[in-house]
Amino acid sequence: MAARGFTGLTLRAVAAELDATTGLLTHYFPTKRALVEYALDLLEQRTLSRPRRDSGRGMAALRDALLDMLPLTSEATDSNRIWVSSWDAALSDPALSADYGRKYAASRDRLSERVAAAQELGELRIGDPAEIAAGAQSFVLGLVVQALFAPAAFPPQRQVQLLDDYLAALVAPDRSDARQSAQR
Amino acid sequence: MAARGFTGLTLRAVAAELDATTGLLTHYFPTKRALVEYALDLLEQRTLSRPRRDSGRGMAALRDALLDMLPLTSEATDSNRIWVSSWDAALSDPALSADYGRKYAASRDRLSERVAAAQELGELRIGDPAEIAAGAQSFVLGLVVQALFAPAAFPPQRQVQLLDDYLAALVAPDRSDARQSAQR
DNA sequence: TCATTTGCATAACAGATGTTGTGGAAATGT
DNA sequence: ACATTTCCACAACATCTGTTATGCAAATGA
Repeated sequence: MAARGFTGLTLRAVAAELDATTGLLTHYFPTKRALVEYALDLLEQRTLSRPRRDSGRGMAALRDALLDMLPLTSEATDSNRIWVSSWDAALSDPALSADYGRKYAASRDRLSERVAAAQELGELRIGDPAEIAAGAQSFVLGLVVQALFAPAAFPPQRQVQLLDDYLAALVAPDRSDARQSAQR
Repeated sequence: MAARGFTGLTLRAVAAELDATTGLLTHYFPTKRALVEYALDLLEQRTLSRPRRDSGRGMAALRDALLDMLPLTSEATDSNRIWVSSWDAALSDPALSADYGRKYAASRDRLSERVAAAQELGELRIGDPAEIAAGAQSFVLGLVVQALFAPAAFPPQRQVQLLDDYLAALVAPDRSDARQSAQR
């Protein structure tokens, strides 16, 4: 289902995948939009509740959260493909679009907490956590897109390397005593 | 046309927009895929050849190139909406997907040149230009996506601010004499 | 001027899609 | 055990999609 994109998410395809018929779907979802919304919520929830890295605190925790967004495994790649595919439908529908805005805002908020925690530990430069979180989210989001379109050019190792370079630059921006906390 | 997404790019819609009929389109394009390819090439070409910022050299030139990718104007927003919408179709089609990989690789190459130039001027930290370009492209790409879904949260001013913060961190990563060349 | 080709509107077609019944089987309650 | 409701398979539907076929008018060339 990650292969045919979001446009290929048809009632009959879903029913076939489920070994059922369209009758079942129409019985549970009044319209297709409801099914789409449910599918997206399910994807988000599943992504949120999957086994996550949680190895440390401060900068390491922030790094873990960002690593969890990258298509480093085939499952994560599939999820991200579906996610990116769904942007088409989302941009066409203002309500869905707003929903996405909220979801990404929530994600930024979660990142902000880790940013603030890293700052308190002195592992991250001072600055508005929300801004730093927005920047980090942008970086990872864009990396996801590039990795999806050119998997050969962005193998997991390079994705991690790019992220670590980004984080290293984030630690000590201007003048600093060069606290170096880049892992791997 | 930027409103209905890429899925809504139907032959009849295009024909209507063109005050013509499907006969014209089938006469010029053997199949719809050909039309899609043409549309995407046209979009890329138009994006590439539109009036661009070119105010300076070195770091300023790099910044200009990145600013040109952001949805800072309504036209740029429309272009980016179409672009992001098209990712759905592209991910479903391996040939299109590879095409996108090439286009983004070309974009990274263009960025790399500016990165190298900025490095030669001593305005940017040492490092593989290709890596720095890939990182910058990721950052901007992700920022585009976030700005499209939450225009209110990412007004042009904030986009520019985030980009400048990113570039500032890029200038002086570890130990440095803090050459500060952030504009605006 | 006439024959031939080109350019495209119009219509028809097959396939797919979301949606809406209809009917029957299973579950549920009494 | 029976009545009633829930659940869903199946089929029909109207609509929209890309594609193909037909035909006519304008352009083109001799």
